[in-house]
Amino acid sequence: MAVGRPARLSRDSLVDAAESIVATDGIDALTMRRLADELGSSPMSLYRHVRDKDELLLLLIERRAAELELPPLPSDARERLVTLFVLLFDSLSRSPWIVEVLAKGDLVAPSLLPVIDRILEAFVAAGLSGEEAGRAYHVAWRYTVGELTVRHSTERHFAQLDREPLLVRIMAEIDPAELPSLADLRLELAAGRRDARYEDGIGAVIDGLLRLTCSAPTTGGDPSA
Amino acid sequence: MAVGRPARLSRDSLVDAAESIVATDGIDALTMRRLADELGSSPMSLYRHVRDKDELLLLLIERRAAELELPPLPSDARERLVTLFVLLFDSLSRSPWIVEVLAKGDLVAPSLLPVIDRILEAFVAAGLSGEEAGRAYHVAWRYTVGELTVRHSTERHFAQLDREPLLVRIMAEIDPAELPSLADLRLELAAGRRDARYEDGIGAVIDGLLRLTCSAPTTGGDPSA
DNA sequence: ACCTGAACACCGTTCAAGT
DNA sequence: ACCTGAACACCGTTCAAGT
Repeated sequence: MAVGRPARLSRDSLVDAAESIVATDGIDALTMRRLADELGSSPMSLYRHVRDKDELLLLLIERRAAELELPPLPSDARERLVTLFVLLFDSLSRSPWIVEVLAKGDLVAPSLLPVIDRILEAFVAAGLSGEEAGRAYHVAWRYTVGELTVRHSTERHFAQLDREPLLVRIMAEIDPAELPSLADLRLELAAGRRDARYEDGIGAVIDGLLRLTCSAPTTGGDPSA
Repeated sequence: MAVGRPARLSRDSLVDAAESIVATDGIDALTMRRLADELGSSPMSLYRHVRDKDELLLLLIERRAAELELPPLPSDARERLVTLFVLLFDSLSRSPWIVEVLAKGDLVAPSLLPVIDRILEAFVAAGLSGEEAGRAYHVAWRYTVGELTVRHSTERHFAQLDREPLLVRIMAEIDPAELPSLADLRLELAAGRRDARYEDGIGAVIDGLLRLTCSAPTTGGDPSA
């Protein structure tokens, strides 16, 4: 195999190898050097096929997104929205390192565009205008990113067992007599309770976004607001 | 000044220096070596006062949070919630690197707890139970984190002028005839339109979260859902 | 064309040694 | 006690050179 010519590198083989490294040892283990080792070549060969490490990560995200399959969708617009966002959320939370890449400044996999289109369609079907649908998508997507970020970060935090538990330190500094009724809640919040379901959250968010098409909220609505 | 004893280091002086580095040259410029230089000492002196670089970042966040001042709050619960979240959002978006730290796994500044308490109070005042208030806070906070993450990342993306604009490449791969009615919207989405106001988004989210206390949404409500 | 070895300019952190 | 120089074990990336 490692003879003269045939052991070629290619964009695809890079991504293949990168994917298996990430699957085995996590995103932190994915370095250009390690990738080159895995492919039996030298770090710089990689730069022939990929401009950057960032481009490699992007390709990795793109492949993950391409695997995403649309299930049969419910006919009710609200349910369709929930289904689509849960799909997105589940797919992304299976590889939480994506959040870090997102936060570092790269975004959008082209393969996600079909899903986004279905979401926009559903918002329109629920009675929003095109522009409103765009804004609504923005809000719901950003909520989703937030969920991914926070869940990932609490996971990381608790995974670092060697480090003195920060949250305990924080809570020790607080006077519990201060606002006693909320003390338990605060603890739960700080502990980042994992049992709150994304599906419920996105449901509430979507309801809020569709509010324009239904009766006024508690506060009594000035429709010009 | 740099004589025998008096040029002491302290936790506070580290954070002072770190803060000014971040203010001048951004978070990427904050390295232990640079910080030591700025303080006229060597990198390892720092480890006497700080366990980690992570701990330093945490201290930095904590200081930022401590600067946050509560303005007079509106009496209406919904408006109070909007005000509080906008306060949080504004304060955090002034130092967007915090998002990266958040995404990397550290979270929660103790100084934010008073604000969180006011938010929980307001949710309760709007008619939610304690547990519901906790869940509602979660959702609204995660939406906020998502907004910060996405805004920060599009900013970074557009700041990298040297790199071939990724979004243009992506859009070139798409057949615009495919779903022509949505083409413009998609472009806007990909460009990460900045003009959508956080205040409107959080308003919609809060409305959705308070929905339980008002009339049923469009879909016609099975209250068991 | 495609690949490489050696090197550059960095990181955070540890260790043994200085005063 | 407090600080330090030199070193360790890494990074991503560039350059000039090999075939």
